[in-house]
Amino acid sequence: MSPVESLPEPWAGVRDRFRHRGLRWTPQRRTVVEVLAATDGHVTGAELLSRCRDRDPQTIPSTVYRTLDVLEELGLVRHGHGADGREEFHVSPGAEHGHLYCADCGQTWEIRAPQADAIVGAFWKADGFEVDLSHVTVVGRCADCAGAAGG
Amino acid sequence: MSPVESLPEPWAGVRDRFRHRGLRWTPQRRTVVEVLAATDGHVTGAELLSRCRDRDPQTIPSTVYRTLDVLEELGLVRHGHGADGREEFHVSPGAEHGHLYCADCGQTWEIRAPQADAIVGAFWKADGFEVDLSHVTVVGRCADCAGAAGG
DNA sequence: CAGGCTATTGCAACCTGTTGCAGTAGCAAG
DNA sequence: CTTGCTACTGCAACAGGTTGCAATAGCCTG
Repeated sequence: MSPVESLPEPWAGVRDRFRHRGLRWTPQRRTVVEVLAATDGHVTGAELLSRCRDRDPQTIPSTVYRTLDVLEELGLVRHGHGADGREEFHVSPGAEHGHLYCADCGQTWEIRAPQADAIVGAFWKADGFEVDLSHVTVVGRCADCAGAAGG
Repeated sequence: MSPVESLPEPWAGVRDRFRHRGLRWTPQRRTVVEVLAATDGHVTGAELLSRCRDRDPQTIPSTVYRTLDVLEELGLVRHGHGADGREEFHVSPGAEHGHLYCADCGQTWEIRAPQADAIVGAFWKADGFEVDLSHVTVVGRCADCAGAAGG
């Protein structure tokens, strides 16, 4: 389907980036990378694991999670935590962004630039704190649910 | 040590609040409440469980977590998630607040009013979204670590 | 004080991740 | 192609939480 050589965008040269760092390119890592390349946006750890198992039923959890750690060091994915604290991975770090989660209806949205800037700016100006936006999940109640519940 | 009747501040009338709602006051719940009354600030779920076990070695995890759910419905505690996604409970909801966590040095701070307002305000104005601040943990790098690492 | 309704408990199994360790297998060098 | 270093893998056990279910026990009523 998608041989390593023809992986899209940021994934094209992964194999070599691994090797240059003294890391090894294994079938298991290839599976994880292929799954990620076929994913856009977000995935939970569990979902990712399950997709890897679709390709290779032998896939072991610890291997997947450890591979994700390595990919994060290389800057190819970033992890955050959903509203329930579960891990969530962001693919294509191009647009770093956080999430907004409605505790009532369960919908999620990406945090848009103006609000993102408000957050990052507030902490930067006041504390010199550099916010890692991709790690942020803001929980609350969306306009629709607030209206329905008669906030 | 601390008979139910003499529990401090918001805990004094818990027993009756339970009963009015058709909920039951059990020894297990009493243990959890007593532990919470002796706690200020934050606790992780695991820490809470362990303190309950100090009082009653028979304490079962699911009972503690379910009791916490009930107490949250009553507004006596609120839960959020630490930087690693683990549960964290805030006691005395008086001052609802989120947390700032430095991924480098592991320190945490409470989010202060100006930044809190910036966050809440940004989402409220733009989206009509009501942020649950107590559920927010903002991860990033504090000024000291950013300086040390040479930004 | 006894009886009955049903909210809770305790248990056991499961879910998402993490960790230590011994054996396996990439990969670079010869 | 063989060798050897050591980065990975797979496993098994653990940690923090959650869930379904049968049995227990609060609490209201008479």
